[in-house]
Amino acid sequence: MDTRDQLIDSTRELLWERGYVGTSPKAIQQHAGAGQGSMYHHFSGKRELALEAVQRSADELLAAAEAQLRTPGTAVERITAYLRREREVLRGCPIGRLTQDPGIVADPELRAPVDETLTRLRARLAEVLDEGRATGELPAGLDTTALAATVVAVLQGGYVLARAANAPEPFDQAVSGILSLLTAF
Amino acid sequence: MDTRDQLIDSTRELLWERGYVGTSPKAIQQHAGAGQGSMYHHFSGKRELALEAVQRSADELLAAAEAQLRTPGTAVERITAYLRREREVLRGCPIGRLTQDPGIVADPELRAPVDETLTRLRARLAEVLDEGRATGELPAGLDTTALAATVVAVLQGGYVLARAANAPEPFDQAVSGILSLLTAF
DNA sequence: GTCTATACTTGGATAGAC
DNA sequence: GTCTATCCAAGTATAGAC
Repeated sequence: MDTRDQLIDSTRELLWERGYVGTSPKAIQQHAGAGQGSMYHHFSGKRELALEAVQRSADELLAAAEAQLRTPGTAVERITAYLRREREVLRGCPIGRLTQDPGIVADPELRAPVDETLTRLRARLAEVLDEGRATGELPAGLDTTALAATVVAVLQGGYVLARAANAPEPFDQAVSGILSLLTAF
Repeated sequence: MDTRDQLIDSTRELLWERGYVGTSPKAIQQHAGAGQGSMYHHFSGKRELALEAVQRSADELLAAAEAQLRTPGTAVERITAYLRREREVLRGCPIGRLTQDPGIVADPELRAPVDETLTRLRARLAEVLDEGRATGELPAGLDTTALAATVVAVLQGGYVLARAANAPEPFDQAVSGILSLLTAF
């Protein structure tokens, strides 16, 4: 990995851990093992670095979701696989956490990939639910758009609860709760 | 309201909007219309101000929830009232947002009221669900602890989705989704 | 209690040498 | 491409006058 990539990767880590306002250029340089001049040679500054970093994390998140959702099985099985997959719960969601950052939401170009990622994720989950509805696994009248938003919200909110408690249990409980309702059909 | 209270109140507003790492003593002073010396006379610094501010917001959140949950009606009706109540969705949750702040979670004394608030909220919702289960409104086998976590997670995650989209719709969808499942019993 | 002055650190970036 | 020097604003706090 070259210096440029290391800088982006370090930015991703720090954005995940400390957010945009909490991440300084100096911290990025130290994490990447790069000097001041090196960073400003490759990037115009913190913002440009963040743009690349956020985009990469966004792509990765959607790819990871797709890996669970495209497996064989019923709609509920695939959603279960997605919700139950191994996660670093206490670190939170690298994309969702950015929504709490004033430096991100105030900047349309930085917010855009965050918005797009969560919107696409909901759309993809709605597709899976649609398939379940089509096969009769799920009831015909189900509002799949709403339920897809609920599923993503349970994840994002589960992270919030786990971080507050400094323990993963509330996350697991929230997931169990929604799955018990979904498997009741 | 005296100067001391104004400082706490300003801190609450700024913590809500910008988080702990994003809020400077100077910003607090300006928002409160108080001078430097005044602030440091009443408080040892930003951290002490935050301790008081977070505690007040926590108390207020629990009181607001209780206002909806103690109304007459079935369990699902009361939870519906709670979820559907008027909210400043795009501002997010003044307590939940703090879980994304490294300055809060890294400090046990600052994290404690956040943890306690969300834990109590889940416990209170579980009580309401227990009552519904006792009256036969909800099924006997229901895991009320898990479902309470789900309900709070939908709220917290709904805020995340709404802030990402810069629009309240995803929040409303997430709430609709969980309520449609709850009213299916 | 509040004000102003002062101090030191960090944030964020530019300039020019190598 | 990377390094060091430099710069100015902001963050966070202390000191002492009023």
